[in-house]
Amino acid sequence: MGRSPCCAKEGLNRGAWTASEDKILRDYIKLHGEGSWRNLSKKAVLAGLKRCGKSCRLRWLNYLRPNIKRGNISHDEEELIIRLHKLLGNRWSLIAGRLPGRTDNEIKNYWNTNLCKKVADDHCSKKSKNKGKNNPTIPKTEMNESQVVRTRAMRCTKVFISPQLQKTTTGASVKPILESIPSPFTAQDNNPSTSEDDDLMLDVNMVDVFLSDILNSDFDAPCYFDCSGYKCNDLSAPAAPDGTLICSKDVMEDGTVNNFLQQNGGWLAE
DNA sequence: AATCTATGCAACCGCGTTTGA
DNA sequence: CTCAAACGCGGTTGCATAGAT
Repeated sequence: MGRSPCCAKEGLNRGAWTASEDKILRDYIKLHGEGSWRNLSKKAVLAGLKRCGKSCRLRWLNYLRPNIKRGNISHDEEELIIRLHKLLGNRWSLIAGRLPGRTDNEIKNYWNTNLCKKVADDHCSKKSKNKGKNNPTIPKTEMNESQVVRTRAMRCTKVFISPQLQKTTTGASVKPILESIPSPFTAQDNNPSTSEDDDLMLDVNMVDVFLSDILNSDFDAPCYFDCSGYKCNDLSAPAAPDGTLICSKDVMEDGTVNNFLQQNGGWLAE
């Protein structure tokens, strides 16, 4: 539905960008601002830039945008990417969102060329330590054990939370997460889906609120997102009505926040 | 020096989602 | 409500370069 022919259009340039094309695009965006890429490309043609909107957008976001960092990914950034990937899978744009100045494309490339192997090697060395046997490659079956179950380009916009917010697995009283989430994220009285008997289904920007809390937390520290009431201790059981389980088994086994979510049946849903 | 192979990265492609008429 | 256009994302490709033979 509605897919545009884009670069296939005749007369538009493709391939590597030249310095003069960069200049035209930079000047144009400086003058008119970014966004409306299709219109931008139409107007930019008049300025001598024969590129489709899609191509302009990509070039701007990945290369020309101000404050963009290029290369020299630090050790800290690398660590963060690994952690985020473990948590989020191949959602490069989300990962890039946590690394100021980095683009999803750069992180994706960096992962595929460096970290992918590195993580695989670590995985192997851990396994070989356990088994006392060096295994150069990860068997397919093991790869499948650690996977993020999701459809492509899924966005998490809602979190389901049981009304029984005061209980934890240990019975300790915990400050409900809702108290710490400012309006408009708290349930509204006039919302028919949030009566006392119903589950609270909050429209939450996961990146800014919930996910942000998770990512900012120490993964080894306990973190209470009380979602009791939905038991899904068995990984084979579907975590959510649509079968979405956001975290990998590896992560869940690490005693992380996701472990908590798993034990308490919380889920992140589309 | 010439050729082959591996690697890194920019750019493209195709699909799902969002938006607006 | 429907549909087309536009947007945004992740996967993939292809080129340039470095290193090995």
